[in-house]
Amino acid sequence: MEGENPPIQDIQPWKAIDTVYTNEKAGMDSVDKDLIKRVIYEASKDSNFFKKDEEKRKQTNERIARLKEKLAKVTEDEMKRYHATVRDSIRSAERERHLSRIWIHVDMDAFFASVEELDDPSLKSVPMAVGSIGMISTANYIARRFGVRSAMPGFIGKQLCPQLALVKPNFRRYKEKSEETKEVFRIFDPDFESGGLDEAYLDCTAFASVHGISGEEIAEQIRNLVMEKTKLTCSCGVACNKMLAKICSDKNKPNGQFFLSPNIAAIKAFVKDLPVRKIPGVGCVTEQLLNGFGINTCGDVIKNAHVIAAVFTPLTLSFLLTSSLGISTAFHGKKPAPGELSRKGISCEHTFTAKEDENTLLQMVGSLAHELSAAMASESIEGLTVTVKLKLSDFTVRTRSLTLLSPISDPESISRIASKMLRKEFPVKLRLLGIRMSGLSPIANANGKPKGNSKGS
DNA sequence: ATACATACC
DNA sequence: GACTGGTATGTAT
Repeated sequence: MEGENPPIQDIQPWKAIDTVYTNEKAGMDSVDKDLIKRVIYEASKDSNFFKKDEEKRKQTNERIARLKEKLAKVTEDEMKRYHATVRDSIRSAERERHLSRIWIHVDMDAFFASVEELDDPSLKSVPMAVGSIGMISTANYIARRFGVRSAMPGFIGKQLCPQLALVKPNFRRYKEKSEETKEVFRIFDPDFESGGLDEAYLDCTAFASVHGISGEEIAEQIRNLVMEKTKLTCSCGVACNKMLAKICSDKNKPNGQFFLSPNIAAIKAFVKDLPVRKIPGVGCVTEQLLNGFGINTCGDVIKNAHVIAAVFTPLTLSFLLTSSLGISTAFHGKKPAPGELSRKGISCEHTFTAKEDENTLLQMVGSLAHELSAAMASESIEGLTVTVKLKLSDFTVRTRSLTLLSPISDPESISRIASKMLRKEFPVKLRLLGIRMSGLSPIANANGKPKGNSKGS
């Protein structure tokens, strides 16, 4: 032991940094991670973004300290009851375990970047990312070897990899290619659930039994057909529920698949050493909180579930327990009832170089209101609640909302309400303005029928 | 109902 | 110098 030396982070601060984009991702195995962290640290250490990020991390650590105090005050009797709660939760979760369905999660590989490579093959041989100097949405696998990845600003990508080609996103094109993949997905599950432009969940149980083939064989077929149709590769996860399928699709990325055998022993072995961060729904913050209690893997969650029961909400306990047992319930939710809108809100927001001139900001709210109104018109919806979102130049976010007596969708009304709320915040220096409408309902058109977007019959 | 936080792509 | 945009949902009051 070398007790007298200061912790290594004090001399090499970049070792301690762990922003969203320094986390691991497929394609980064052969990278000098230390160098990457150092470059990222040097590039962002003086920025407002970095300061805000550090502040949040500190607050989470304070929250951990408070929760630990709370834990220390729990009596033996109370802890016994938490143990009992956990036993009950596990028992009822196990009753929800279903092994008989075949779910496949399909995830397109580096989707935006791959589409750009398809349209311009010269990009295949160079490090490239789709995005701007401000933000990268996807990097190709060559760029990932330099540590460039999604959710990283382009200027940092450039510092990691000066030859990095930055390509402007073309969402229309991605949508087109996404539609092509959907034609393939429909063959296997006409009711498949889309998870954005580049991924989908398919319940292939019926297809498997009708055609007498296995989930693995279906995944092969999906990958072949997607390639045939789109000339793009994807990866598949095959498992007995959506959550596990999603985790599996990441295992053999890119252009691969992973099958998790639908039996309890295999599932338990699979989740035992799985880091909690792999659970869809556990992000950086929850990971930090759990790690603060020495909980790093799903196995740890089960072992320390009584601690979780003592410091988190029952909902969080049940979510973490069911996830860590490899039983997804939260995931298999609730399609909207017939006639109900699938969408709960609609919004638009823009980031710009920080501004404080009140007239300029009010004018921007006006143009946002027009944009939002147009988007609402194209779906024939109106809304009851207006929310304005402000991001200050120091990255602090504020929201202000107002619920009306009757729904609106016209640009003038939205603008009027949003401006009123913005005015109350003056003086402010903003880097982002946004407006959101919620409490949505369909507008009857001239024929008296709601148009288009209500899901179901 | 409102505000803020977290997560996902 | 420069760190997104859109949607859903959980937590707290």
